[in-house]
Order: sequence, then structure tokens, then C-alpha cells
Amino acid sequence: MPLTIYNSLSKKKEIFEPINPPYVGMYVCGPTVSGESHLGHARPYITFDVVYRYLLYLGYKVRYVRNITDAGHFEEEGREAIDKISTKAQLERMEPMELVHKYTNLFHWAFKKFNTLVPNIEPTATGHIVEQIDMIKKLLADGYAYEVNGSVYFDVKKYAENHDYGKLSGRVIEDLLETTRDLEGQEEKRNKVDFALWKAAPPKHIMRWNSPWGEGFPGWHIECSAMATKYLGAHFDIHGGGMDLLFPHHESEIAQSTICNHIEPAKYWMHNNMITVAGKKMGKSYNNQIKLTEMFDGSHPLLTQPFSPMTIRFFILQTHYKSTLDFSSEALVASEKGLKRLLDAARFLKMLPVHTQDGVNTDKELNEKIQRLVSAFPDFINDDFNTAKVLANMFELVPIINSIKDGLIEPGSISSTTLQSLKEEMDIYLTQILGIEDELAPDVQIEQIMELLIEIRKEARDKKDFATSDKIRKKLEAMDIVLNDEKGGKTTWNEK
RNA sequence: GGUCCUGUGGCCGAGUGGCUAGGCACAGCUCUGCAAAAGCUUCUACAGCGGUUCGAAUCCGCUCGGGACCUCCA
Repeated sequence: MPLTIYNSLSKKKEIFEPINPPYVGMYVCGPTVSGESHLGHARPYITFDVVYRYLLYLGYKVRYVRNITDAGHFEEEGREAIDKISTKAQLERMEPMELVHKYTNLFHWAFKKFNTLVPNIEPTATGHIVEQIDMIKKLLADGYAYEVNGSVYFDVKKYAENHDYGKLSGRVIEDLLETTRDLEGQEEKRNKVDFALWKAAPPKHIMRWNSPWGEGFPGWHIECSAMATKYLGAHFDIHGGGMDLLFPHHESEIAQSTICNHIEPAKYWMHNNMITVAGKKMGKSYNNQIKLTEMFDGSHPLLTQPFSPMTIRFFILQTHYKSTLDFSSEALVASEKGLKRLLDAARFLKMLPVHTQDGVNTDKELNEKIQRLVSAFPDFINDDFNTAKVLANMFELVPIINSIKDGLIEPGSISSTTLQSLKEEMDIYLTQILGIEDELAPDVQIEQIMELLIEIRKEARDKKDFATSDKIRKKLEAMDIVLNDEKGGKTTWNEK
């Protein structure tokens, strides 16, 4: 089965065929760095990280562009945006760049912990004001934009005369034109559907640039069009983002880019669904966000404990990206336990040697089962990145792996080719494609100390000195290190 | 109000016509100095009503519930 992707544009699953193989251009809407990232933000960047990883694995030469939105009307949480012309000393005033820098760093820090690969280009909106202005000029020249009082708007009604505005989001232009919603600044627009390309900055606004229309700042949608065009060309393969960006952001992006470049920007549009809390979208509107820093340290009231980045990554990948995912501390605990079991098995499998010669005891049925499960990995990931099914298959392999570990299955009953492919494919899919790393891999020195402790404890146990052996185990447990006495007298350990 | 999505067992979640999804929790058993881990087994399902079909969680209709977007939002 070839890779198929659900295309939001056609509302169908389509076979993925790059425009210019082996090159693939992928643009994903990145974070707005006016505040800290929350759990909801983890979803798209982890989802598209798997997309990126898989495309790389397939051998495509991928250029992955993810922007940083660092322009707009910004205020730091808990701190008022201060008037640029205030009399305060410069160092006391909030510098936009300072704010943006702080949250960009925090974003990078968090997503490094999530083990997401770094995009090839991470362009900032403020670094591409010139490109945005150029694009707006072009829209004006073509007659699809108009200027009012130093602001420039896109003329949606005119666009809709010969284009399908709404084709991505399913909006009907007539309905949009009749919208009765009252919003600030609407009176300047010819129609309420029109959206800003450039906004004149009021005197208090701290982010401002010179433009042919006076001092101002770019509209929200134009940055993505400008930067995607610059780095991926007029027509590229994949554009991704959260479902909440479908309208108006992506719809408007299509309109702008189509006029400027005379071609629709992206061939495949991919949208991930939301993370919900008690059934409601996590986001600004409900004020129910849990910051990533709170997730990691467990400080949010909804959390019963801290959750590691890998637990969160695993939690997200356990469901299909187009389904909503309901957050709860309980669900995260379940993921944490499941992930541990999976990683324990994967660690053992990695160390398991492959015999060079097959004996006569190979278990045909078992071999076929393993091969069936392993060979299904690509089928599932090819089916619109069904990571949930890939993981489910891995969990079906876990009892088999653990049975080898416990001596319940003779290693010889699995053929060397089956074992080899099991080892390889598990590693490829778990580590390389799903990007799940073993956070608990200990360092060498600790490993050696533990070996010593286990040896001492074994000597005590051999002498039936259980007081000593239990003391060692209990004290270690207090340090979150668990000892497991396994069959055959061997003792292993792991961190809680 | 408009457009669209959705309702699966204690919890989270796969699954688009017929085959045990999976994870966590719970219970029993095996193993064990004890414990933990692990293995095995078992138990809770497809919102309701009607229709299509040999057969539906899966298709259609209605009812009820939840949600998303239409406004900054991943």
C-alpha cells in the first residue's frame, strides 16, 4: 500500500505523489511566541514530526519549513504592553524582541524534549516584512486589495467572483458576506469577509514597520504565504496545521497565494484535530490551557503528577491525528504505564542476540504471527499516518518479547530471519519514525554501581539474609529505583 | 443562526458491512523468601428508535447528547 494522506482540500484520502520527486516541500504553521506553549501545541508539532520523519525514512529529500509568528499585537502574560512613547527608561519597557526571544527559546526547549526534529528552516515573520510588503504590493497591483487609512485589505468578494473562496473550509461566500458579526475595525472594509494584509499601527502599538502605506504591521495570514512561497516555491507538496486554522487562516492563505503566484499553494492540506479538556478544546477561548512546563513538573491543579515529554508524545501518537484527544491526568497515567511496558520490551529486544543458525525447533505459527504483525507496520503508517494502529501492533508483540525474556518461549523457536526483522522494524518504527526515545537509558557509571548493589544483594539472598536484601531494595525504591527478581535468579532494575 | 464533525466497555482510544484492535484499571491463576515485574485467563461495548442487507459499531432516516469553525486560537 502506498502512502495515502487525507487531503482537507478534497476531503478524501489520496495517494501521496510529490510534485517533484524525490523532493518534498512541507510547510507547517508554527507557534505564536507571545506566550508559553501549552499541551494543545504539542499535537501539531509532534504529528508533523512523524510525517517529516516518515517522509525522510521513505527516502524523500524533504524541506520542512515551520514559521515562528513573532509579529502582531503582543502583550506578555501578566504584564501590560507599555506605550512606546512612555517616559519610562528604555530598559524598563517591554521590548517586543525580548518577549519573543524568551518564548521562542522556551518553545525550542520544550520541543527538543519531545524529541521533534528541527525543521530545515524556521523563518520568523519579523524577518520577512519585506517579502510580505512585496506580496501586498502585488495584490494591490492586481486589484485584489485596497488601501484605507494606511491599512490594506484583501478584497474577498472580488476574489470570489472567479475563485472558490471557501473550498478548503467549506464556507459559502454568500453566507460569509451576510455575516452580521460586529468586529473592531470592520467599518474600513468594503465587506466584512475582507481580511487585513497590512494594519496601520495605532500610536500605542509597539511593533511597527515602515511601509508604502505608513507605519504598521502585517496581517495575520500574509506571513505564511510569503514565507512558504519564498522557501518552497509557488506550488509545494504539504501544508499542515491545526484544524482551527482552516478558516480563516488557510482559506485566506490560498486566496492570497493564488492571486500572487497564479497557482494554488499546496497540493495536500493536512489538519490535526484538537486536544480537549472535559470535551472542550484546550485553548485561549476556554482558558483551560495547561502549559508544557506545568505538564513536565506536574504543577497544574488538574494533574496528579508530572508527565515526561515522552509520555505526552506517546499519548498523542496513541490516537489518530484527525481525532480529538481528550486530556485527563488518568489518561496520561495510563499512557505512562503503557509506554514503560513497551520500552522495557524494546530495550530487551535490542539486546537479544540473533542466532546464526536455525535449529529444528522453530515454531511456524509463532513466526508467522510475528511476521504478520511486523509487516503491518508500513500498512498502518501508510494509511494516513495511523500511529495508533502501529502502536497497537507493537503491544501485540510485547507479550512475545517478554515471554522470550522469561524463558517461556525458546529463542530457538523463532527463526533468525524473523527475529532479525523484528529487531530491525521495531527499532525503525519506534525510534526512527515515531520518535519515541528511551528516556530511562542509564549512564554507564550508574549501571556499574547498580551491578555492584545487585551482586551484594544476591549474596545476602543466597545466605537467606532477607533483612539485608530487603533493605537494599527498599532504600533503592525510595530513590525511585525498582529491583525485579526475575526467573532464573537474575535481578534487573529500572527507574520508576 | 449557518457549515461541519462526533457519540465505542470503569477510563483513554482503533475500527466504514461478516474476522479478539490496543493501552490503563479490575478479578483469578502461574512464578516468587516476600515484593515487583512478567505470562496466562476472564469480565464490562458499540447513545436510542426504525430501515437497507443473508449479515451493521460500520450504510440510510429520525430522536437525544457532545464538540469544532464562523473571532485571537495548534
